[in-house]
Amino acid sequence: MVTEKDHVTMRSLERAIDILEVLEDASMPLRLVDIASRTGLHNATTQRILAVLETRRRVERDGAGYRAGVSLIFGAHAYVTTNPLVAAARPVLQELASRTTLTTSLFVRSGWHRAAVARVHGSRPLGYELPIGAKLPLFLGSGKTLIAELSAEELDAFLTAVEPMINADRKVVSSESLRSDLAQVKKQGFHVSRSERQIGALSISAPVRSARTANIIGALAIGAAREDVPEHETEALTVEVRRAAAAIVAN
Amino acid sequence: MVTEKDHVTMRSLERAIDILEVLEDASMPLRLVDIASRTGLHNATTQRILAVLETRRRVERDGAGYRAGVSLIFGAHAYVTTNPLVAAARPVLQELASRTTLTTSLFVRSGWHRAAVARVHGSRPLGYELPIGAKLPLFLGSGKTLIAELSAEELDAFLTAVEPMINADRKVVSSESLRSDLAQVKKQGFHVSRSERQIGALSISAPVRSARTANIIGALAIGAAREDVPEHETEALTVEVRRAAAAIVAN
DNA sequence: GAAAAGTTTTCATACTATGGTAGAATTTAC
DNA sequence: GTAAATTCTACCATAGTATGAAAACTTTTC
Repeated sequence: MVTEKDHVTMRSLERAIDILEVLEDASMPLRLVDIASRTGLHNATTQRILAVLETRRRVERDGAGYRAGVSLIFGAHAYVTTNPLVAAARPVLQELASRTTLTTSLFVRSGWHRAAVARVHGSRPLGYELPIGAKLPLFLGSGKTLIAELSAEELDAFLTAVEPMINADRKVVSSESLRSDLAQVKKQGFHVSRSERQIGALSISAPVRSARTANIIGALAIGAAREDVPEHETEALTVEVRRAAAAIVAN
Repeated sequence: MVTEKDHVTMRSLERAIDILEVLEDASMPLRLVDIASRTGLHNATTQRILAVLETRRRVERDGAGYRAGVSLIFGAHAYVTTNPLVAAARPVLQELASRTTLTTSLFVRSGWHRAAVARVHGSRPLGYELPIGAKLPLFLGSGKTLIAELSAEELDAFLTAVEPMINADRKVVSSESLRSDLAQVKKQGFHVSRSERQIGALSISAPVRSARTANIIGALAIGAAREDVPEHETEALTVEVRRAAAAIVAN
């Protein structure tokens, strides 16, 4: 008999996490009813869960609605201080930043998104802001490095989950062009992005691999304003980035 | 029968939060049994909750045990980008940092702890690191500014909850000396800390008040190495900090 | 290689989360 | 100003989920 492979489940907890994710994706306060409709939960249920989260400071509220709460900040700190990959990457980011004078970042995948989890600023300041923890797409820039070696099934799942894919120019990225970009990243072992996620920005990234499994577990990237990096320098930078990424050893 | 005044409660969710808090306080991976004993939960229960949290990436694990997971980073980002106090403080931190050349921070209380939630680096680099999101005590440095106006009951609750209070010298802070410090902060409207939490560090902080309730909702602080700030300059800096703190208007 | 320590699975049961409903409270409309 | 929406909170019987004891299984220790 084919029993559905059922992973462990706990409805109330999963629902609470659904609510937190909605709040984490919101850029402004949300009303109870909005949260309820976005999560598909009953109002009463949503309100009860929010009440608990509020007493625990995982959410805050005022007249305008509910927001992410202070105590969430402790979790992020714990992550960056205890994660072995981040620890292994830190000195490498540091060295790469001083060798290139550019800003270096470590990106990690989380579900169908990614975030910068560590960063060292170079002496040449970046024009734009890209804070640690911002939820970024996998189909642009360094994101492609993170999904370059997904299995065919995983990639299909990704493509159906995230459509439409929009870039900095507000143009749609076709799955064909993404697939070919990914193939190239896989073949070359790096990715150069120009104005993909941010107009005027250049980034060069290379995969960080697990020492045990050799799977891609992160992406090391340098970021710069396009005008700061003349075309003929990118190749040398690519070499540096690849070498640095390979120097990071973690599981 | 005396029914406890019961605010809304959800056992499974509260337990999950308990587990997360244990992981957030840990500086190294924790085994299942450790988490179970620290939370007082049954092994099976702990494992089931952790399994759910793991599939949602709120925790990670490897052979060494469980740690905070990547997705926690999104929550912190959401907090700092949506919180009105942080938004209101940001330009003030910026200005104060450039006027004083020192590093400025906004601290917020969470339960019986506090954290820096925003920071602007001054041109004079600090010797030590104090990252955003680190869980810090309320009884040292700028923490005192945050609890200067607690009610007598609240302060008693705090004192019984956090003992013993240890400073950077590994000496115990008596509740008497804390009480007198708090009274002084309340009277003067600022606090000057020397080598309290960090040996060799100086910090000056002033309360940020709610525009509606006038309650203390944050502490604005400047931080420096003690040798960088001659004694006779502290008074002028104190004026600057107080003025800046008063300029932040939020609820 | 045996024992200990740690982790996962199973399962019957108790008790908790659930979602109607109704009533407050707040906001909006007029 | 009052009425009408809209949003939020409280209540409660019931379904169904979370629970923890025990046992199976895995990994580490000695």
